Amino acid sequence: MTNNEIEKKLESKKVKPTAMRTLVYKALADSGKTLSLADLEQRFEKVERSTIFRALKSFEDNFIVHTVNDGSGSVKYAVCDEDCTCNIHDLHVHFYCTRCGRTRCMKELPIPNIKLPDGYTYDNAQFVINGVCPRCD
Amino acid sequence: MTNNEIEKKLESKKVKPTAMRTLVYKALADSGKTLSLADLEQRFEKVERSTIFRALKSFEDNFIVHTVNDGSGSVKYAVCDEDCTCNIHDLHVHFYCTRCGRTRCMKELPIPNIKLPDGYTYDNAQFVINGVCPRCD
DNA sequence: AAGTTAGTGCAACATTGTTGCAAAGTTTAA
DNA sequence: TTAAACTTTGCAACAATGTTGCACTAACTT
Repeated sequence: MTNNEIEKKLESKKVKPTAMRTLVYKALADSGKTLSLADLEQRFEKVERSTIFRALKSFEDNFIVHTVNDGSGSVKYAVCDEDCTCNIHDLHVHFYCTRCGRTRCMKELPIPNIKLPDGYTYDNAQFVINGVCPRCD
Repeated sequence: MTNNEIEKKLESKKVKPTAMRTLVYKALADSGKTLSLADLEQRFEKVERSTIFRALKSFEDNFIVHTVNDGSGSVKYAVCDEDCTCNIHDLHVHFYCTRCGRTRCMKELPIPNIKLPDGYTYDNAQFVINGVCPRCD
């Protein structure tokens, strides 16, 4: 993804595309994976944790990335699809490989619809499947 | 739940029922909720965090309690059902109330079956729904 | 009763996520 | 074009969480 495309993307979501933000987004998008804050820190040794953290937060707040809580102890981030609004219908299953620790967006597997008992509202969900990925098997 | 019942329960799962473990189990069972390590610490001000932690770990390893990763930042624990072996078929949805921070086991809602792409194995899963509970609505 | 094993408390620690503040950079508007 | 206003970044610090090593104590074994 070119810097230009990234800048447009960020602008379209009302996030000012600063140099740092563009770099962080690029790293995440190019990785094609979910990355934790620590993962990203390693890719930019010179950049402050808090800067990356705040970039990710602004992305998250503006539906540019979504987070996954895979139980590994650190939150992971992944770029959203083009038209994602991070609402229930855009959510997909994530797969956490207990062997390599990698977490993958299963975009082809939407989170199934659940009928909650009366009185509960449904805003959001996380569905993480643990197992072993083809790579590790 | 009486101490006697708890001791039997723990023994049946091959965990020696020490005084501390019995207390921790009782607190968790009696609460009828999911509790974090910090929650339990508060209930036993005199007891070491690590002791409670290790009690919970031994419970978890022996399928006496299960953990929930509700995204709140701390893992929560809940007692398993009588016959639970914590395998896929015993898993249920958890509900995290974004208002009060409480997490509830929805035992009546089993985790739906998902057909993963070839090459992936399915050991375990976490399905947490975020919303507002009747109490907070 | 002595020896072995298991459990507990204490202290310390790494990691994660987060914030306040000041410096640097960017935008606005005179 | 320069000053003022605002935003972003880096630094430092911090709390919370989860976790471990070690020594002491309790419990079990023979």
